[in-house]
Amino acid sequence: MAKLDFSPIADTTRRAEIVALLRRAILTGQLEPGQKLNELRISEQMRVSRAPLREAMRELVQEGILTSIPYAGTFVINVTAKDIDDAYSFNKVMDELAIERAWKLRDQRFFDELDRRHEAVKQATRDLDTTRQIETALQLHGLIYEWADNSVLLETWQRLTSRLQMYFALHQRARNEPVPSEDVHETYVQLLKGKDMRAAQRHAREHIDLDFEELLAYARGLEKRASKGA
Amino acid sequence: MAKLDFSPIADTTRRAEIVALLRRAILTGQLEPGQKLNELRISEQMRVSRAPLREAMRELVQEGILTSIPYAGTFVINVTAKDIDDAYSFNKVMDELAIERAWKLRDQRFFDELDRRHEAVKQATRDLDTTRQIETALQLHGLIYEWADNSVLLETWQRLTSRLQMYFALHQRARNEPVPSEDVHETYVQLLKGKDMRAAQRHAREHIDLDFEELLAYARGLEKRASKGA
DNA sequence: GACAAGCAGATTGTCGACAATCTAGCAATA
DNA sequence: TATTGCTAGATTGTCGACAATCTGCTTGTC
Repeated sequence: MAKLDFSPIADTTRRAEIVALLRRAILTGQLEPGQKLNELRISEQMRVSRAPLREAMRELVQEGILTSIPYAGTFVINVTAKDIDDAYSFNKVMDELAIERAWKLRDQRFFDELDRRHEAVKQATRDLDTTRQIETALQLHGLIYEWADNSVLLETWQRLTSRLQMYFALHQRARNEPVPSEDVHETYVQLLKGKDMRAAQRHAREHIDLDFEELLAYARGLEKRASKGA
Repeated sequence: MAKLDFSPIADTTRRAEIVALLRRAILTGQLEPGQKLNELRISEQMRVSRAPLREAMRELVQEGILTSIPYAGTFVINVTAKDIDDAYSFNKVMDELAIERAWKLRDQRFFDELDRRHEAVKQATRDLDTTRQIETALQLHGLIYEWADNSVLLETWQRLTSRLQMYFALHQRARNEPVPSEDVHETYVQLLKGKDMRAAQRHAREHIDLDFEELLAYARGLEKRASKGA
């Protein structure tokens, strides 16, 4: 019998599709932070009943990008400067851990996948598709987590990714200018292919810090304006 | 006006209560790993309709203690030795981070709370209430996370806690013997009150390793038996 | 005018029923 | 016998309607 691996067929519940739709809307910024999600309106737009929609919303609440107040509504989470700060300082430590764990497990498949994802980022950059650029950059970054062979670490990263993507999208939309076309990931990829683990860890930390400072400054500006307006 | 902090009143939705009930049943081992949750049967037992029950189950799926297969059912997660291993090796790193972050923020309230939670563990031990002993021990341990002033770190810990509690409960039920009455947390508490952060980190790591090895051995035994039976 | 009470509309939470899907068992066929 | 097709029962997914709750406005009272 020929050896052939079939991948599981896709979930075909409405709920799963709704989750994907809503997540995308939030992560791309179509649904803004703090915005309320009206169940009736959304269910009518999607042509589904409220039951699967509500179940989908529960999932996203647990995923950390929605928040729910009983009898008041479900809202896109608000982003504070501290949230961003917390996420990033946590991410730094996780990155070091992931690189350490993945380091010995790197193989040809790892390097191939690394190149593939790097290429995807470059393609999105050429296309000036900022949403996809953020998405692919996070996927490139996520490879070390997938290779670290620790389910909890990977799961934690995936949870965090949602929020990181949301933060970046927010930032991109705000400054509303073309993305730097230089390839900021080149060094990162090269270091992951090299022999110096410490150097890779150090670069991951510093590389992240760059965008982070910018993002944080933006969020602080937002809060300042908000408190002045209130 | 007198300064008085009111805590938010409890969620009064059926959903929230169902979540609490189900979580408790899973974490205490009343619902065993791999077991299927029949929606109709549970909803009848709880005297609620399936809608809030299903929403509650979605939350627990995202929380990581249930798993769902479309049109097949929702099941309590299966616990493999690798899952336990992953959780613990991740937890070690998180612990070091939490202690580091919380260290400078320790104050009188921290020490008081530390003693209070330590006392709760001792009380549960005296009562021979194994479930509560596990619960309080994890709460004692969680204090450093609450004090670390990082929302992502805390949230990650809380997610992990569910599974740790489940693993321990499983183990306790399996060996079915009285819990050691000696106070294994004394040194931990003393170190957290002291001046040597590195020592505290080291102890947290080693202290965890103890129970961990036992738990892991048990899980490996389970898997061996399972593969032999199949 | 300030303030409390109460009503109306909108929205969320919950329910019972129906539709879609899966599973196990049996019959039919080669 | 092994395999396929079918059917009945059970279970999950989805729907539309009703109940509970909140919010803002109006009204009445001082």
